[in-house]
Amino acid sequence: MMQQSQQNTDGVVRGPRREVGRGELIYHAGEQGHAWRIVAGSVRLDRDESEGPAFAGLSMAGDVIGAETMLFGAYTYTAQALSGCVIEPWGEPTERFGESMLRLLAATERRMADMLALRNGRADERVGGLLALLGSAGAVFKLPRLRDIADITGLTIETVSRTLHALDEDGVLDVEGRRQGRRIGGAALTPARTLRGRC
Amino acid sequence: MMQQSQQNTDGVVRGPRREVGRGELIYHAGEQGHAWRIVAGSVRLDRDESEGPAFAGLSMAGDVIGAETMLFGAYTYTAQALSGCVIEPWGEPTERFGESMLRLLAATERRMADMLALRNGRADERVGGLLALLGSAGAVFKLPRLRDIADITGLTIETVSRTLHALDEDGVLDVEGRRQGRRIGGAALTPARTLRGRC
DNA sequence: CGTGAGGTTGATCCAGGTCAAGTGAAGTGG
DNA sequence: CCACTTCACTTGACCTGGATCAACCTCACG
Repeated sequence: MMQQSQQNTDGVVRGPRREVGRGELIYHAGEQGHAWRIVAGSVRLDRDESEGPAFAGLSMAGDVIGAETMLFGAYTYTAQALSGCVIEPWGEPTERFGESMLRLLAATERRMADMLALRNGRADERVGGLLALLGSAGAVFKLPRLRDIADITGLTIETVSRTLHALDEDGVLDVEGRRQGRRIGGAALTPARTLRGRC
Repeated sequence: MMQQSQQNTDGVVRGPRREVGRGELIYHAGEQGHAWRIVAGSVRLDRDESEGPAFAGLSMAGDVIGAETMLFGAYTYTAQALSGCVIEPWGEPTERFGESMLRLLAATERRMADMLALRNGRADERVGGLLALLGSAGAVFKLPRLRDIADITGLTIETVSRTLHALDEDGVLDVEGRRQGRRIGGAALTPARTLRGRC
C-alpha cells in the first residue's frame, strides 16, 4: 500500500498510516514513540504486572492510543491488534487540543463502562457483548484470538470456545470458516440483544 | 463548616468545597452542572442501562468527575460517594488545559486497568484488592456499603459479607465496629499483598 | 515432514451464585 | 415511650456455571 498523508478530523496533517495484523504487536510498554489514532479495527492494551502482562484496556476505531507519551515520553501499556487494524500517527492539534482531549476522555470513560459490563453475567452474554462491541451493526469481521476474547471477558479459552460453538449452533451468530481469523456476523451482534450489563 | 475558596494545583481559584456522606448522591445522570475534583474519598459512577443503573466506574482522590459536562452540558453518569468524601468545583485552567486533561486521561486509563483487575480472580483477592485501592498505605477508613463493594467487584453482597468475615478472621484486615461505616485497616491494605490482577 | 501455535472436547470439581430466613440499628409516627 | 418499618448486613443450605486438567486435533510454516 502506498504511503499516504491524511487530513483527519482535527484538520492536522499526519504521517503515513500503518496496517497491523491480527494479534500483532503495535508497541510495547516502556518504548518511546508517539500517539496513534485507530482508523479501523480494535486494540488490546496490557500492562506489566508482577505475574506477567495483564489485560488493561480496549481501544476501538476512532480512539487514540499512546497519548500518555506526550506526558511521560514512553508508552505505559503494550498495544496489540485484536483483529487486523489500521492506525495513523496522532499529534496534538495546534488549537482546540483541550477539547479534543476532553472528547478522548469521554470516550475512554464510556469504554471503561462497556468493559466492566463485559465482565459479569453469563458467559454467552459476555462473549456476545464483546462481539457486539467489536462489530456493531451486524458487520462481518474477523474473530480475535480466543486468548484475547478470554482475557477481555475474564473467562478461560475453553469456555470461550464452547460458548462460541453454542452461539453458533443457536444461530445467534454465524461463524464462517475456522481458526486464524474466522469471520463472524449475525443476530447477536446487535448491541440490543446482548450487552445486558447488570450489576 | 465555613465556605472556603481554594487554590488548587492548577493555580485557579475555585468555589466552595462540598462534603458528601457515605452512599450519598453527588449528582445524577442527565442533570446539568459542572466538573468536580475529588479532594478526599472515592466515588462510584453508574450509567443508566435498560435494566436500571449499572456500575460504570470508580474515581478517587485527585481525580476529576463530571468533566463531560464541558462537552455535553449534562452529566453522563450518576455519581455517589462510597465512603464519605470531599469535593471541590473544577473548571478549566486558562492555560495548560490540554496538559491537565492529558493527566486526567492517563489517570482514567490507569483506573480502568485497576478496575478490570478487581473483576477476576478469587473473591478474597478482589475484595482485598478493592480495599487496597481505596485505602492505600494501610490507612484506617470507613468501609463502603456491601452493595457498592459487590457492584465494583462483580460479586454478590452475600459473598462480600462472607469474604470480609474471612479476611477479618485471618487477621488480614481489622474490622472495627459494625454496620453503617465500619472502619477498616490491616495487612491486606498494602497493594503488594493483594491486587494480583492476573488474566 | 516436523514443529508449534491456536483451537477443541471431555470429565471432574468447587467457588460463588441463589434462595431463604434471619438479626440489629436507626428512624417514624402515634 | 413504645410498636412498626426499613435499611444494611448476616448466616445457612443447596446447586450450577465455569474453572481446571488433560488429551487431542489441525493448520501454517520453515
